Amino acid sequence: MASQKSSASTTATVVTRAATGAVAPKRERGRSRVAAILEAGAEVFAEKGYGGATMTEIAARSKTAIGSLYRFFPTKEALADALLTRYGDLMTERLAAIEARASGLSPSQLADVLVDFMLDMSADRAIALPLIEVTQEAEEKRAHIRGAIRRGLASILTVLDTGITQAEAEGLAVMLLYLLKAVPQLACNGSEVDEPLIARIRALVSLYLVNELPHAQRLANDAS
Amino acid sequence: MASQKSSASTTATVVTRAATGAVAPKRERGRSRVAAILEAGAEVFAEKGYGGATMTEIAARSKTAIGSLYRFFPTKEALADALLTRYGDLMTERLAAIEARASGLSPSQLADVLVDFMLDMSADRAIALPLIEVTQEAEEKRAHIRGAIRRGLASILTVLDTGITQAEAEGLAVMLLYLLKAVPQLACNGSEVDEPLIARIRALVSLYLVNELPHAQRLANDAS
Amino acid sequence: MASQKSSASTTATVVTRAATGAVAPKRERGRSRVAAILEAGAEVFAEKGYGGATMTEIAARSKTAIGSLYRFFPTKEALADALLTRYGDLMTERLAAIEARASGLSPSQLADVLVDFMLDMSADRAIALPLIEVTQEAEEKRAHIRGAIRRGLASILTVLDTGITQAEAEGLAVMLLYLLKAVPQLACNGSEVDEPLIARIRALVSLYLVNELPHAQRLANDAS
Amino acid sequence: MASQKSSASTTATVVTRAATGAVAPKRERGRSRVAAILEAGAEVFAEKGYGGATMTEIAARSKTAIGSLYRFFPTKEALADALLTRYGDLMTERLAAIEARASGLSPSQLADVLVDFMLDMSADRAIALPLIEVTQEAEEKRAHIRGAIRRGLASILTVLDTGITQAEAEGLAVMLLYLLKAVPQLACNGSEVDEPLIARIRALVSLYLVNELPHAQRLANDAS
DNA sequence: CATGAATGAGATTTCATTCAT
DNA sequence: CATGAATGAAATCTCATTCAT
Repeated sequence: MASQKSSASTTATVVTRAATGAVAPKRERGRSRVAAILEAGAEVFAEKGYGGATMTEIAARSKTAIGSLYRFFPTKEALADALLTRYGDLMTERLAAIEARASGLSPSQLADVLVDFMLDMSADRAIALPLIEVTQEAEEKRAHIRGAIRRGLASILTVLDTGITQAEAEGLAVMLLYLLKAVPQLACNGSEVDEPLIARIRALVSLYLVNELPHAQRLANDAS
Repeated sequence: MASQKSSASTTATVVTRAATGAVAPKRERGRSRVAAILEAGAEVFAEKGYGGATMTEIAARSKTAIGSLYRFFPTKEALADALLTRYGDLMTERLAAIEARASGLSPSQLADVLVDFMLDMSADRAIALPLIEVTQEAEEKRAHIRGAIRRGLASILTVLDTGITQAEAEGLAVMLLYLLKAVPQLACNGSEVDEPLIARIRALVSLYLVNELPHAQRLANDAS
Repeated sequence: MASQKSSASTTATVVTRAATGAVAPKRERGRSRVAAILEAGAEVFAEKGYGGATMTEIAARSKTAIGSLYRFFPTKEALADALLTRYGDLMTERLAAIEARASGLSPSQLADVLVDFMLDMSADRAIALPLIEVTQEAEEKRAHIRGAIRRGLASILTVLDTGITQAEAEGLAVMLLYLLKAVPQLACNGSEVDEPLIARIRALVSLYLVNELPHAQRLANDAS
Repeated sequence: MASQKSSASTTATVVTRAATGAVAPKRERGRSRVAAILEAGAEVFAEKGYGGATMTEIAARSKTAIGSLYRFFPTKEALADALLTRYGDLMTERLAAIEARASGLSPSQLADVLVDFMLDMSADRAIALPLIEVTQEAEEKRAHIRGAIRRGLASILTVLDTGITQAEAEGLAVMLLYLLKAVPQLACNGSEVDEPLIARIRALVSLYLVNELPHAQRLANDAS
């Protein structure tokens, strides 16, 4: 049923299952199958929450036999975990990319970059995951991911040459992260992006950065 | 998680309280029973999400017999709905109260008032509810509540005499509401309040209001 | 469905569920329901073994809804465990009864009593249980039950006034127990008892006791 | 534990080896593969019972791909059946060997020989198999094997020149077989042999034979 | 009316068996 | 032929809801 052989799944490679108990597919087909499952899982979890999501629906939506689903993810929790991990990896990776080209940016330029980054991520449906209620162990993983993202954001702030210390940067990052979360939550009502709202968020993020970063005023002027 | 053995019970006819299906208890005992159920329901929904919560646990946590629980809330959805309604009512009511004494406040004073208000509300655990996944109909109710709150916030902004129009105020309110939501989410890690973080949020809300409200600068000076 | 209210279940009272996780039924109906489940469980486990038995079949055979079955025995293992416990209790109890009236018996009379006792027990279908493969924990419980039965048998041997020590008696009991197990296994092919075979077993048990018990010869003569 | 997706495969046609369905491997590699599977099968069936054993585990334990396992034994039942057959063949064969050199033995010598024989067999783990629950058809095969063994034992008893008839011998054999079964069951707690217990069994078997065989006393004296 | 045992639809999970590679 | 991924029927188990007591 359905070929979907090659294609897809550039990101699926990153997924660390390891200790999760999930199985690594050997053949090409398996890899795209896993990608489809993760995709469907993200969707269903996002729509129904962890408790409301059913493995049956995820299987159906990814056109996977229930048995195959369980071959790759031996537990509902394992699937949620994999999704969480994938989300964390994705975020970390992209934040690192941003950091690499952040050095010359003005605060408001950075604000734009970050908001765009979140818009990108919200295309990835996995973003809904952070909302999911789960087991003890998953909560720890989520805390870990949040920490990683916060550190990533903080690193970006320090390379901006605003004289900010790592500690201060991490303090800022908490709020900044929260502001950025607004992007997928507020912007994506239904399917289309609410441009005016996005503009507002850009302004707010920019305002926040300019206001909180030492030397930011100067930098802002330089950049203009 | 699913509907079982539904067959439009004969008792459901007795049901009142809007279209919710929740029964209004006449005796004192009944009222406190309902309060306990709502309390427990808020807790459990917050902890486990809608799908993960079980009527049995809610009954146990509120020391109510499962049969009695179903007397007051003939459906899990009815209970969630009642909780949502209560939350909406509470918010509207308190926002009205704030509006009543808002006229003379400076933007930063208003920021403080609003943040305090959210801290108050987060004591009410029902706040977690807005996050939960539910049926179509519940989504509409949630949208409705969000709208009401937004309008309430907007009203407060207009009485501030900053020359802002209702339409502009509603635009601001969207972001403002989002910022305020940070309070329960970020402030209440575990049981104690993270004061420095609260201070940060106060500053940000204040910054946002001062920056976005016309004449705000002047007002801010006046108030100082 | 089906009344089976009072009646039955004189033995069901003995069943210790406690740590098992099984629930104690409060009403009369529940008690007979539990008895029916244990009955069916013993049958099905005996026929198909632990792995081959299905909760669904046990539910069907005891005319219990699957949900009710799981209310009383939250796990297949819990049911097996309860059955095992019941079996152990029954054996211990009856062995104690035999011990109480054993003092004056000759070895061959004792042999008859013990064989009759096993014939009685084999009416109870639970006897098949000792054959069941199960989890680690269940193996321990089985060892424990075996030990209790062995000690019970040993006690009976010591009250016979044959000058045997407790230690020697326990040694004998191992073989004796094994010999007695032959009764349900060999005697009950299908539904009717194979009398000649029973006679053989009686003879063998008697032979064994007379031969192994010191002073037995004298006692045997006395009794004749 | 149940039959799934059965549909009289086309490959099943190739099957030979009695009605079992097991395929006779032609190459050397195939033969050792089959041996490994039988070995693993005996182990797993013994540990978990028929219902609890999984083809996957048997495959893993014999380091065989699941597909290959199914090439040799097209059904779980076929594997159990083959194991049963092997066990029957082994027993019959060895009993015949014992019969060949039994003619001059005294009853107690025979007892020793038989107990040693069972100790040997218990090294073969397949002995656990007779205990397992299976299909109707397998039960018949088991009855058949039991019969063969009983007749084998009876034959041995008749060559002993004790004047016993074949009919009487078969009667004795039932109990004798049962006594002998004690050897693997009681002797092999864990991995080491419980010597004192073995001695007890030897004594009991000897006692039984001496007592039941006509002329046995004389023979016993002759042999001493 | 309160209670909690009973119910069964449906969710999660397992495993014998098949078949593309 | 060997391999192991894929399949789905059936098993275990959960929980919203009902209803006898």
